[in-house]
Amino acid sequence: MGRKLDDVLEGLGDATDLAGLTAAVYEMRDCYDVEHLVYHSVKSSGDQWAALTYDPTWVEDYTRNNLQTIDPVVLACFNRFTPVDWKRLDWSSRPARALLGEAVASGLGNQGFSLPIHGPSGHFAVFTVNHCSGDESWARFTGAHLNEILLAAHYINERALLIEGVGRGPNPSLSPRETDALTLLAAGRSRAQAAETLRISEHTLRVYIESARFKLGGTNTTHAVANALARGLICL
Amino acid sequence: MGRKLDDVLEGLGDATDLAGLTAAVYEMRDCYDVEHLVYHSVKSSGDQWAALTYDPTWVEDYTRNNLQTIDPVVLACFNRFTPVDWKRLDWSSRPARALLGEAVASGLGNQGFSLPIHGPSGHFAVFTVNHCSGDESWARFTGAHLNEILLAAHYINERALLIEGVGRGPNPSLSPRETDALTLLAAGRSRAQAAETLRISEHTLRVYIESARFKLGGTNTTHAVANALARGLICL
DNA sequence: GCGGCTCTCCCCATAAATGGGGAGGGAATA
DNA sequence: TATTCCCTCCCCATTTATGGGGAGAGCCGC
Repeated sequence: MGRKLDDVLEGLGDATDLAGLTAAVYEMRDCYDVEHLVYHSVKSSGDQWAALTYDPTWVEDYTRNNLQTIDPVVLACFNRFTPVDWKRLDWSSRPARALLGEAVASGLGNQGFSLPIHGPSGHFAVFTVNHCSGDESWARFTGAHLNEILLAAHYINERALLIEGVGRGPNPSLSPRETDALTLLAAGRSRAQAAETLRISEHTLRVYIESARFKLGGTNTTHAVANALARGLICL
Repeated sequence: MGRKLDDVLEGLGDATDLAGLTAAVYEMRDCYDVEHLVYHSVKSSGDQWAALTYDPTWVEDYTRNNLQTIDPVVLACFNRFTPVDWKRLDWSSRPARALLGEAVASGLGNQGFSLPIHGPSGHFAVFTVNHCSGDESWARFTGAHLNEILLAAHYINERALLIEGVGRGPNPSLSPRETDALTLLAAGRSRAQAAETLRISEHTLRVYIESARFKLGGTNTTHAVANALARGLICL
């Protein structure tokens, strides 16, 4: 493993908040001598936050207009596991072109690639490397450093999850029947169907749902199922 | 990067099916000189498949009894982003102890760690390294090779997704309002409450739920919410 | 400019889920 | 042994969700 990565990871160890993470991102940018680095955590609920080296004006603009909802980079990463080269994306739509134009005007380089990062419970983030150079030297750069950057993105996300406190408190333990009930409901069965599948009366099934809902602190069945799913207590 | 990883990645390039992937896993096991390696993809439908070096009898037993639903390793990985050392898990429950006993009886080593791998659309897999050794030498091994194995897991999953074709079936795209609706329902609101929050009529909200349900192929609201959650289209 | 999609609103009737009771037997645990 | 869960069953009435219609306005891409 290269010395560069080690340096970055060392700097990362001190990061206990967004400022620390940002510092680590800046340090990493200098290590690799690229224009910009971005760790961008996107929640589907619309919230987002980032540790990055972009111009604050651009960030403010991006945030205010919720540009992540039309950003081809974010959208592509959301459906992928493998890195995305910006050049290979579809920038033909009107809002995408506008986005690109504003980005370049704000000091972004012409080259970029982004790594999708998927976490538990639907957590999603993008790690982006941006630079200004010719296609050839850019290809050389990505070829030489992709693995290190992959690892760096992993560790930065690890740190980010720690800071964000994504790891929730301890999960309540569901009884087997409760798990069965919620699993079937999550799979689309109605209460009657689920009861039939489990060969118990619908009344009994209701008791399981109720107690599971109580344990999970859900206000209704859908809430309880969503909670159980997000906590990994059941899986589809 | 070490030669070991390069060897593995080279072998991986030829893998176009499960057999090829399994061959690569065997090759990697020999490279690192450990007892067992496992790539275990747990599909959201409950189906699962794996490329591994375990005893087929044990695999058959595991599969038949759906042991992944009680396997502390799988359950822990599902909620985490960081590697999981088996020794740190809670094996106190009866089924977990039984699982562990059977596993050891089937030739698994006493040491193991597993890497969670989260992909798009709620895809989830576990990459496990298993070995039989003392705590100290095991710690040395993990310290020395964690990064390489992290990368190897990444590339194996990349290959697995390619073979499975998971990456190509993109999620149905929900409209912003549909996302809002499902998010609020997942958070426990009733339709009336959600409509009030969004400042639209409940009738309108229903239309969003309906169309989202249709896009997601859900039989009812709970199913649709569970699907959206599992695919990462919404998050709690 | 047209077609497609999104967003918004409304009607009807029926099916389903919810809330809150009670009760007995069995298994595991402390 | 006593206690604490878990599993199973049933009653009531009420609220809520569902299924299947229709309709107009606005935005965007081709």
